Amino acid sequence: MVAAAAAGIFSLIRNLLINKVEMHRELSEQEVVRREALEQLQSEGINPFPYTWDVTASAADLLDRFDDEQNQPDESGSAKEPLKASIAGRIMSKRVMGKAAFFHLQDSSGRIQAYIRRDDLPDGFYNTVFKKLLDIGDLVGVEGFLFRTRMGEVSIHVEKLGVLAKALRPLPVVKEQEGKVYNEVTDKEFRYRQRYVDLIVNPEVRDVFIKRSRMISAMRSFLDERGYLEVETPVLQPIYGGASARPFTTHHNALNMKLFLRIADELYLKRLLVGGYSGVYEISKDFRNEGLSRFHNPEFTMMELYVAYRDYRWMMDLVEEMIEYIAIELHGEPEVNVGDHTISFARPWKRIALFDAIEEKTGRNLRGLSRSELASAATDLGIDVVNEMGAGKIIDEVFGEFVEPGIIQPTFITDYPVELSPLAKRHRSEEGLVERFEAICNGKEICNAFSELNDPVDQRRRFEEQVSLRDAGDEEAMQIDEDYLRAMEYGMPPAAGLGVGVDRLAMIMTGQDSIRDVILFPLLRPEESLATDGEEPDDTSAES
RNA sequence: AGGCCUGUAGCUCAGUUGGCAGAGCAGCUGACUCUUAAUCAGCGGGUCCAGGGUUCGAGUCCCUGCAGGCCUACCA
Repeated sequence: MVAAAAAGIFSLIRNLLINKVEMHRELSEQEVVRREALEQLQSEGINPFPYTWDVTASAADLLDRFDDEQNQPDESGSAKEPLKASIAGRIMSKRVMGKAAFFHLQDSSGRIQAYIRRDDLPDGFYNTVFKKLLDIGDLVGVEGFLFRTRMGEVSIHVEKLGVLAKALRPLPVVKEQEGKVYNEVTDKEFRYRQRYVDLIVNPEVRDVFIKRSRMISAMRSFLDERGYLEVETPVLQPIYGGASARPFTTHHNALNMKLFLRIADELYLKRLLVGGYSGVYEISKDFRNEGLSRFHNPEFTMMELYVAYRDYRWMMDLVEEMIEYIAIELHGEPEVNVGDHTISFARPWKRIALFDAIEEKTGRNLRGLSRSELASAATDLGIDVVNEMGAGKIIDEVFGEFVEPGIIQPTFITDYPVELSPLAKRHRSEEGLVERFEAICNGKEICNAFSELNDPVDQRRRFEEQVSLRDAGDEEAMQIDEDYLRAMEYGMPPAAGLGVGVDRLAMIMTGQDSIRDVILFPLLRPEESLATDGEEPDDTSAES
């Protein structure tokens, strides 16, 4: 009695709190109805938010295991040895026909239909709880046996039904018949902002992220099997480096220090080669303070790998092998359909030097040309050459304009101008170039690698060149990292390094044409209607 | 950053020359014990993104802003 009274008081307080929180926002009719249903469940003695449900099977599992012979009821209406199960999921549809009803239950594996009859359940449960108080979107648990309906759908016959979580907001109801989808939630803003709803109502979206996860697992196990060590290096860095990009800045209060969010992992990973590890990799977020597009999100996932005593030619073999392995793990074959193209990751991939690729497409051999010769060649080709562009930049422009978009099948482009690659080792036989390659696929770079520069004297010179670029106004040029140089002066082994844009690889592997469709929560501007909800209290307003 | 497009009920979308704010689904009431976009009868539901302007009258026309999408330019 005391406990019941206490519970009553608690729920009263809770309701008051709910009302207070909700005062900011006017509830829709459907939300009011659902809150009333919530209260009524409680007054029926049902906890709408219980602690557990004993799940013994998934929907897909049951559909898979169902056997007509075993489960089909005989004349008396009962099956010989019906398959029994307990499942949990979300109500996705509800069709009530008087004293019996069908509904679909969705769990992480898929959907299964449930059949429920008034007379199978305790008195009043069907009419008051199931029919009146449960809605599409609610999470419930079902215990029952499997059977096939007259219309042929394998279903679970409900013997026990439990409320697991009452949904207070109506779920968009997507319907489907013979492959045609009705009222599909397609609004991209809605889908990105409320990804949880997107994942509930668009099963193919859930599949994309499952595939992404499996892709990263495949990558990780591929690297682990070869003995490379997965490590974690700082996200907050006093000096950023390893790529050409503008960083995000932040501040550490206790040390009163400006910090940058990393734009690359490279310089820390190579310190670890100095430290004696022979192969290290990291899969992690990098942050670049630049524009958004269908290929760019400010935070994105990179995999970087460094292997001692190897060079970029060896790394090409590894990349081919790894990406082919991933494609087969995901699709059972090395072919992947992306838009109108079928891309084959089967080894070996085409390999062509950057200058040869340019010559192939433009008919011009840019090898060994001076800055001014390059500028006039590029201008001839219709490229807008400005003063700030160095020789390397001009070559990069020509490549980006005439060659890259046309490369659909995976292709290694090798041997880049030295100015573009301050961390790469000079080419062993060609002046002015470094030993670097990019793998291009579907018109976009999917990875970047080189024979790593391990000569600290040359490395300092390259950094200094970057500084003069920075002084000339290039905001993306690198800073000198003295600690990195110090590490290298202790002796860094020759090494091959690799960076893979995980999101872009995921786009190709899942056939998506926007990076936002492979990132669960892509960056968007804050929502106006939510901006004042749960905002900081007044006393912090003095902070900024 | 520039160009084009979009914003109307919980969801998907109509809305005529500027003339009472609409449909389907979802919701509510009722009927229905094998339905599946269940069906049948009835009912309710709107800050037409926001602010300004023109007009007797604006969802509609004009201006400004906000949010989003697509394309183009830079970074991966």
